Amino acid sequence: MKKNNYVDIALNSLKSSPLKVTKQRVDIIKILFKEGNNHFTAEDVHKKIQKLGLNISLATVYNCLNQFTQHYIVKSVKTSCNKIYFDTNVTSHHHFFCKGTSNLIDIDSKDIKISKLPKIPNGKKLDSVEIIVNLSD
Amino acid sequence: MKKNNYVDIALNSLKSSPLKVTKQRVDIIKILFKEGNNHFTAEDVHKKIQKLGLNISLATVYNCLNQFTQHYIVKSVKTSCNKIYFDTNVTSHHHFFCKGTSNLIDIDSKDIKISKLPKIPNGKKLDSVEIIVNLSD
DNA sequence: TCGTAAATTAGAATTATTCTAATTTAGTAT
DNA sequence: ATACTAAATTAGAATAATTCTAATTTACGA
Repeated sequence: MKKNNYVDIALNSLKSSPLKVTKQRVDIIKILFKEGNNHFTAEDVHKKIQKLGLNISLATVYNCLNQFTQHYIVKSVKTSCNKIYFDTNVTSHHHFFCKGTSNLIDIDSKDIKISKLPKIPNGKKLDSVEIIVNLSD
Repeated sequence: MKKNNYVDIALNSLKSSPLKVTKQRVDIIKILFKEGNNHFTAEDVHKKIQKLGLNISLATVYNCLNQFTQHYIVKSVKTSCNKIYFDTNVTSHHHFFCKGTSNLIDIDSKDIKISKLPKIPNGKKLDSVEIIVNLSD
């Protein structure tokens, strides 16, 4: 039986972060990384927790996801629907967002290219570039 | 005294849309387009209304901004803060978003260029491409 | 094993936005 | 002009996503 590298890698990130390794955090990481690259809202994660019979409060789910984001274990994505999605793919990449199904899909970095970027306004620095390709059915 | 073309153009859009020309809609358009291209949250608009001593309910501000969006009088933009911004520039363009100041700035179309777009997943069609260049101080 | 800072929790609070249902109004037809 | 009707406005309640609060529990280094 092959072990799940995504889960293991994420658990190692957790261990080498300053965050404490709690039962809740380990459970949440197992849910998030079970199927490799994936996208979840906090509510999605909470529902999975309940379906598994685990008992982790929604506040903890939010706390964990926010902490994970700060420590680069996951990454957060804002879409044109008003929810935060958490992405297990922390490499630099972009997304399709299907408004009909509220579905977020990774775009492979080699499939999208920006050939010109505007110069950054004085006194500011570049934080990140996010491209969302919105789809309809 | 030169008249404000932005306001007039927007008022003409309103007149030629199926929307009724109400006092509230005219007032809101005057506020939105007063200074040409600009970005507002519903709350921003509502505060300006109150400062002018006008009396338009927040619900109406939301209703109007949503109707205006549907009829291409304004355009809505989602940022990484959880608010909808309404943009008086309805042409296709992108944005800087400064997380520190929650400030949204238009990027001139000639200053940004995507040279490669991914192919659209089967059964879906392209709705729009939104680029947000996030800035920090 | 102890001590302490960090984490968890339930539930309240907050924020942005939409909904409800009653009232008013714009603009068309008479 | 006047009346009619669908659309617009409104206050306030409702909703949805997220964060906060403050009490309790836990991880883990000393």
